[in-house]
Amino acid sequence: MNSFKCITELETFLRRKFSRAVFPEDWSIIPEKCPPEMTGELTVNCFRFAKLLREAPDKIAAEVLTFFAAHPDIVRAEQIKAFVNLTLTPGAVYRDSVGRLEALFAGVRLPEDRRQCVLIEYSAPNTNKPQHLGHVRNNTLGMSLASLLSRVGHEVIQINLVNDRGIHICKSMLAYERFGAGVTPESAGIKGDHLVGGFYVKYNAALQLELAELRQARPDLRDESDEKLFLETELGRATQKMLRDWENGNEQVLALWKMMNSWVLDGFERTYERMGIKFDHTYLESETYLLGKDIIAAGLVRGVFQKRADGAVTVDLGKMGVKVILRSDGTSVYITQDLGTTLRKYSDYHPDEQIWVVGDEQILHFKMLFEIMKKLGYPWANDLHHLAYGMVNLPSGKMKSREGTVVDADDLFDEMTALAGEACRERYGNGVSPEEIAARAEIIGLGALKFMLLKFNPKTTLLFDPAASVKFEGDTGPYVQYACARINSIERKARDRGIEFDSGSIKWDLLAKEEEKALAVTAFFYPQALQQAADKLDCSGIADYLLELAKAFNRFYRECPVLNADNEELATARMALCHAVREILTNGLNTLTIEVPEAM
RNA sequence: GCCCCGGUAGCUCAGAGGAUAGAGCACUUGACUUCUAAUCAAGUUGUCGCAGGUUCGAAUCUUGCCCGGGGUACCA
Repeated sequence: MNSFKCITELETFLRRKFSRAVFPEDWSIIPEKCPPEMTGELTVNCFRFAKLLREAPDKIAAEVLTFFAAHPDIVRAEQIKAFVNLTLTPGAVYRDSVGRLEALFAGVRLPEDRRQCVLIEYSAPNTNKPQHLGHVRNNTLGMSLASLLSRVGHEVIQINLVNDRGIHICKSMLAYERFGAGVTPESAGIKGDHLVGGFYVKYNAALQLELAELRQARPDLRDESDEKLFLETELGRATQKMLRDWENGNEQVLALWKMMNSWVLDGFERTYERMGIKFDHTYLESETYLLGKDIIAAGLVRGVFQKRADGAVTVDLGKMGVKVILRSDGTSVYITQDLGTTLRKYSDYHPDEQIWVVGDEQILHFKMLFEIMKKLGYPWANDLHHLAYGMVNLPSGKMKSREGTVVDADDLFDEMTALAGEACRERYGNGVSPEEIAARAEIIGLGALKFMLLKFNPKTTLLFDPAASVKFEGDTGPYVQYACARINSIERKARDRGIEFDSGSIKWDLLAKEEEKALAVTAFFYPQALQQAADKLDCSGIADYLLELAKAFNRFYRECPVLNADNEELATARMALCHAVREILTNGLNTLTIEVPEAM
C-alpha cells in the first residue's frame, strides 16, 4: 500500500521508541484526512494505537509531535489531545501521492499471497418475465464487485444461473398456448422477454378471475389462500399437468418451452449487453436441477442425512431446525439443486471462494446451504459467502412482477438516456452530431443509474423515487463524470495552445494553495478506498470517495486557473495534477463499471 | 412466538469506540463577455427510536423495551 514518507518514518520511530510493545508484522499507521475546521492536511490519531503501545494517548501524541517538529516534510505540526495535525510541504504532498501515479495505482493491488480465485454468481433471472429494477440492482452489485475484486488482484469468475424451469415458467407457457395466437417477438415487434412477461401477467389475471369465481361458488373455500386453492382451479390443474409433461419429456411441451426460453434469453442478452455484463459461464437450471440428488444419496449412506418414515430426506441443522432436502416423492426442493450447483461450480473452477449475490430474504436459505456443505465435510465450505442485498421499493410500495407493478429495466434505461440526451442537446444544440449525443447520453444515463444504486450500502432496503433518482446533479455519477469532462476539455485546449507537460520536470512546490494540496491529499486515499471496499464486499465507499475527489477538484477548478495560470511552470504543474485526478476518477468509475464520456 | 436487518436533519442516506454528528436533495441568497454553471460560494436544519449498563470517551459495544421490514414450507 502507498504511504506518506513521513508516516512510514513515524512508524519506524515508534517501533524503536516503544520497543517493549509487540507490533504485528504488518502494523502500519493509516493517517486520516484533517477535518476542514483544523489547520493541516493529515491527522495522526493516536487513540488508534495507544493500546498497542501501552501508553496514554496524549503522551504518544506528544512523542509524535516532537518527531514531526524536526521532520523536513512537515511545515507545521499541532497536537490537540491525542490528535496530531500535520501541514506538509507541497513537495512532500505531491511526491507521495499524485507525483507517483504508477505507485498509487500499484498500491491498489493486494500482495500476491493474498490474491485468490473468486467465483461470483449473480443475476440469476427467471425466464418467465423481463428484468426489473430489482434485477438491475443485483446485476450492478454483481458486476461491480467482480470488477473491484479483479482490480485489487483476484482472479474472478462471473457466473449466471438461469432459472429456466418450474411451475412459474409453465404459467407463461400455458398463457401463451391459450391467448398467444402464435405471436412471436418478430411478428409483434416486441423484445422476447417482454413478450413472454406479458403472458405471465395475463396468466395471473386469468387465475385471479377463476379464483374469484370459485370463491363465489363455494363459500366454504372463501377463506383459503390462493396457494391452497391452486389445484381447485382448471388453470392450476392444467399448469400442473404441463409441468409433469415437461418432466416426462413431452415433445410438444418441450418445443414450446425451448422456443419461449430462447426468446427470453435473447432479450436478456440485450439487457446485459447494455449494462456491460459478460458472464464467463451461464448455467441453466434445467441442466443442473438434478445434480443435488447424488450428494444426498452419498450423505444418507454416511449418516449426515436421515430418511424420514414418509420417505423425505432431512438434515438436522440444530438451531435452524430440521430441513427437508428431498421430498417424500423423491423430487428435489430449492436447496437440493443449490447443493448440486455449489459442488458443480467448485469442481468446474476450484475457486478459493464462492460469492452469491442474492436478495436478503434468502439469508436463512444460504445459512442452511453453507451449514450442509460443512456437514458434508467439504473443506472449502468455510469459504462460501452470501452477499445479501436489500429490496428496492417504490414510493407506491413493493414491486410485483405478477401484478405488473414494476419499474422495467429496459424502460428505465431508455428513460435515463433520453433525459441525459435532452440535457446534452440543450448544451450543444446542433454543434454535435446526433450519434455523438446518443453515445454520450448512453454513458451518462447508465452511469447515473448504476452510481445511484451503488451509492447505497448493499444491505439497505432502498427507496427508488423516480423523480429524484433521475437527476444528474448533486451526489450523482454525472457529477463525477463532469469533473473528468472538465479536465478533458482543459487537456484539449492545452494541446491546441501547444502547452505540454513532462511528468519528469514538474515543479510541485508551486502548488501551495489549500485547494491544490487538499486535492492531492484526497487523491492519495484512492487505494485505501478500493481495498476497504474489497474487504467489505461493498462498493458504496468507492462512490463516496469519488464524489469527494470530484468535489475537491471542482473547488480547485474554481480557485486555480490552469491554462490561464500566472506562468507556464504553474500551468504545467496544475495540468499534471489535473491529469492524475482524471486518471483516478476514470479508474474509479470504471471499477464501478461506469464509463466516462469524452465531453459533456 | 422465535431468528435476522433497520430506526441519524423536512426527504434519501453516510458515519474503523475518539475532536463541535456529516453529505446530497429541498428551501433562501449570490457567482457564467473567464479552462464547460450537469459547477461553485454562503445560509437554515438534529431528544442519533426510548431507558439502563460498560468506558477517560458511545450514534457506534451491551441489556431490556417500542416501531418498521424480512424470514420462519415436502414455494422459489
